[in-house]
Amino acid sequence: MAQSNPPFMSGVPELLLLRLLDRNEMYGYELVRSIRDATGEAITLGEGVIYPVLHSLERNGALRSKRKAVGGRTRVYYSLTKKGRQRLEKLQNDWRRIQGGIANVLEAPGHA
Amino acid sequence: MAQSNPPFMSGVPELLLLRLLDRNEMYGYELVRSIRDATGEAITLGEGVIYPVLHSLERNGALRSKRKAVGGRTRVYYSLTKKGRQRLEKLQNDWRRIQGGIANVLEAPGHA
DNA sequence: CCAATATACCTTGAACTAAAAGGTATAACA
DNA sequence: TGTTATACCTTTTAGTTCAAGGTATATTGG
Repeated sequence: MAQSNPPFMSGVPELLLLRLLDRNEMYGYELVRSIRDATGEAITLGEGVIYPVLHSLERNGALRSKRKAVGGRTRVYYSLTKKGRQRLEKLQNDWRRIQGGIANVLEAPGHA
Repeated sequence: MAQSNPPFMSGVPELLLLRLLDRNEMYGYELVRSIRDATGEAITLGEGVIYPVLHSLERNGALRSKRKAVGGRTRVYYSLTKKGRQRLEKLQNDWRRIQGGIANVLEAPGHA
């Protein structure tokens, strides 16, 4: 059986993506650059990460998409559903918790 | 060849462990509880994570170990070398960078 | 005008990490 | 005396990310 929990720090790509889409609807290719820029190059997620996450979030009803033709090319714009906003909130809490846990260790009063 | 960079957010187990050992020397089994406690249960790393990391850090010269017999059982205490302290500093900077990048996205001024 | 680059979508395969479980052995507790 | 806790460790499985490949249209530059 061996049912395994996800690694303790996953869900960050999903979090970033949901947070950005909550502000403005965007398409995949745009998100790749947007994440790189918004994190000051600290995090770069390739298309191989972004597209699968978008698809799985849409399947789960957290995102809705609409296609737009822009100058001959097709863009698929994504935006949050109510479920997506709930998911965002949950991931945000998860993140704060682990971020806080790590901060506890790093910022604990200096050497004995 | 396909040589691959480590995932953007790895190195956290190593960071926590180095930070704790920089304060007090400890043994593996103790570190497992210590990480769980110090992070307020936000992060629990099992022995299957801790021991391999300890061994690889020792192989790389970041940790030194000494065995102590305590009441019939043997404990292997680890402490940082100079190289370990440098490694700690690097990981701490890496972490701050990605943590900051994520904070930028999360705390960016609200909806348009 | 034609080649290279950028935009835009997507998938597959390899690499890496962490989780779960298994394995040994001693000591303490009930 | 058997179960739980301490203490070490490894192996297997699962999950995530990375790198690269694959298609197609538009734009830029030589």
